Amino acid sequence: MVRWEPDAAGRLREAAMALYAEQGYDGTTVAEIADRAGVTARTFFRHFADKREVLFAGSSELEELMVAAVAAAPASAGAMDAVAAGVLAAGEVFEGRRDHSRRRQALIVATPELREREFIKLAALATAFTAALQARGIPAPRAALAAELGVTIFRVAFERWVDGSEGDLEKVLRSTLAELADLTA
Amino acid sequence: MVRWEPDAAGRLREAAMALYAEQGYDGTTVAEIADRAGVTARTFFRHFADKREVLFAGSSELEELMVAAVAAAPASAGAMDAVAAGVLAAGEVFEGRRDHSRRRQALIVATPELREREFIKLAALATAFTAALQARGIPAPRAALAAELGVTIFRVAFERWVDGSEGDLEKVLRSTLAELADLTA
DNA sequence: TCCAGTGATGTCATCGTGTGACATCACGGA
DNA sequence: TCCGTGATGTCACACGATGACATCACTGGA
Repeated sequence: MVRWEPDAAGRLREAAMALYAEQGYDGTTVAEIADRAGVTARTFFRHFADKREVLFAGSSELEELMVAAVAAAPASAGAMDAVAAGVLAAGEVFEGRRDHSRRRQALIVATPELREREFIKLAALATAFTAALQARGIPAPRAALAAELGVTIFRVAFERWVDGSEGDLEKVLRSTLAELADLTA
Repeated sequence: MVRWEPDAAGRLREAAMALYAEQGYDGTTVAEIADRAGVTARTFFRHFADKREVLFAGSSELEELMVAAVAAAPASAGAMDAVAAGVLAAGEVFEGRRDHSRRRQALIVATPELREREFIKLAALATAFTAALQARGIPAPRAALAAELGVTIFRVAFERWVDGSEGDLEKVLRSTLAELADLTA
């Protein structure tokens, strides 16, 4: 007989998603999440820094993947092309995950605390993009601007994808990039 | 003899700025801020929704001013031109306030909680921009993208202005707008 | 076979944030 | 003169978050 069920973090994530959806973020206590996952509140805080973080588990992996795509862009690519490659790399990550993304995004949009956390995750992505662009020889100020633009495009496209009926995130990303070019023309 | 000194909110703002700078945000309690301002912690929360909000007092006025500038742009202006007018309107607001802005921004950058709050303020600005652009007849998706781009430009330019030695925010805003055009060319 | 070390978890105490309910009392108008 | 108003104080409390210490199945080596 095992002492503890395995994957406490996974159970906590699912319990949190379910309870936030059922009762709202504010109406849910960490103790409730922990109870449903079969652990104590203290254990919750051993797996997640705070009550918000439980919804942002995979964000660092996504960031790494997108940054790697920036680094892997052809040497001939300019700042915007490289950053576009990074953004487009997110496309396949969300392949077939639209329903889950939609549920999660509905929670985030409805909760200021969770929106704040999402913004700071995207700010971290922009910082990482900036570093990757600088490594490609792009001067710091230009790299920072291109990185921020890329993240903005990603954010807008992701929102459109979640709200719309289009199944393919990559298509939405491409059309949003095209619209950027059109807007600034 | 007056019962209370006037302008409790102002005293709380100044006390918070000073204590955050002296001891850091985390190292400062609301009770300390209230003490220095000569009130109780309960009164702090009557003036500010939470410990972060005390640093973001003027943000709604700034938003209104920028949105008004979008609305006031010439009828012939396109989406990006209108949003650029809104962004440029921030220039004179910060005229001669670079030292104060620098101190405040140093606190925000050093504190994740304060960064989160700043991001959500800028998100609110983007939402307001979107509505103002729609009122100008720009279709919703295009309006949202242009609004987000405008806020991104503002954010990057503000950061450059605060970090740099250039005294004039408007100049930095204009050059950042020009660099956007160049990047996406 | 036993035993010491490890690591995930539980328990307990405590501090800080944030809120509701109610009391206080100078001030201004009727 | 008196009453209502509004800003503040006081008190109690729930919840979030953290440090310190205890527990105990599991593992590897003697």
